[in-house]
Amino acid sequence: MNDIEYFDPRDQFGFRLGRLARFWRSRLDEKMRPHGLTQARWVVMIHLRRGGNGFKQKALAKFVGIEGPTLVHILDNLEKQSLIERRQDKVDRRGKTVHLTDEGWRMIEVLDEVVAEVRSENLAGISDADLAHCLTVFENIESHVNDVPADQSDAV
Amino acid sequence: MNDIEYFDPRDQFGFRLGRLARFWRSRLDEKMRPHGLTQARWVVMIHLRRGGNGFKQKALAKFVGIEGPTLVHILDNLEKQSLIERRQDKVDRRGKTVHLTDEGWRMIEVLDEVVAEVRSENLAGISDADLAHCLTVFENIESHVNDVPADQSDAV
DNA sequence: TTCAAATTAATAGTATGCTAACGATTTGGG
DNA sequence: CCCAAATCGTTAGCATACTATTAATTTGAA
Repeated sequence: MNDIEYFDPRDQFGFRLGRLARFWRSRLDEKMRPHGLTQARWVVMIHLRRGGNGFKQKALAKFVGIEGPTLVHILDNLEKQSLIERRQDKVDRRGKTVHLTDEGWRMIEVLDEVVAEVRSENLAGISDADLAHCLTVFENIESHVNDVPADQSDAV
Repeated sequence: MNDIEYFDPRDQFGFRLGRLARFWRSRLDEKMRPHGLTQARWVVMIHLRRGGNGFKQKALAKFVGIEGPTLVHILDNLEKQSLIERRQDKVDRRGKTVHLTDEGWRMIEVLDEVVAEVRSENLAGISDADLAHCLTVFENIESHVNDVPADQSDAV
């Protein structure tokens, strides 16, 4: 009566996916709060580290998988915290490049430990094979989501 | 260079989970927009149907897996759309019970088709076994997330 | 019985995500 | 060269999610 686990997995997948994503985020936010960061800001910083400093904003947004205006807001906050800085692109004055500050680098090192801890807690007892299997399913679904014919969908 | 799929599945899981949840939601919202609904509102209506009309708000929030204030806002909007109504609980005047209107019932029937279509598109080519496997992993993770000792986590 | 504590829904404030629309700049066709 | 079109970052406005707080009501203990 208080759950819906008697049903077809196809009926449940979307709901469960969203709920787990919220739980995951809230666990990370909770652990990062003492350090003054949130999941979304940390994810942007991680991608900056991975992809190298000096991304143009648009390229960074694509790399992270969010839209431009969402990134703008996150960068505003990270810049207020002096963790990143925006610089005018010398070649194209429309563009700006994004760089981690020294303080940003230090913050990432601190948060690496927090993130590892959260991961090991959340994923305790779950095998690499199980996770890899999930990731494969995720990839397959995303490929459908992206390959949609886009226009014919409204016809129904 | 433009992706992070060379890494340990444990490192990627949270990021991929969140990204897929966003994609899933945006696909549903896109298909529901012509009907004037969104994923979050539809999820609340579905739970109302499943659990029976007349939920108290607090119980409904728990059933859906969201917090009270989040539900308040969603119900405000659904009520504006005349899809649900709030009634004073006769026994406990602090509480209100939530009910689908006739229009709400009709909307659910229409959206059942939309949802089935989105599911079949997103999950095309993915077996029940794969999905069930994912749901089992999700459950295991959620149980960790919920079983956390709560206080000792701040000590690190 | 009466008043403090608990409970319910709502409100305030913040964060994250989106689309649409805008100003500044660059690019390219005539 | 010049002006229309594209591109880049930003702003505005919405939806969804959270925590903390508040107002109204109920409950329970002295």
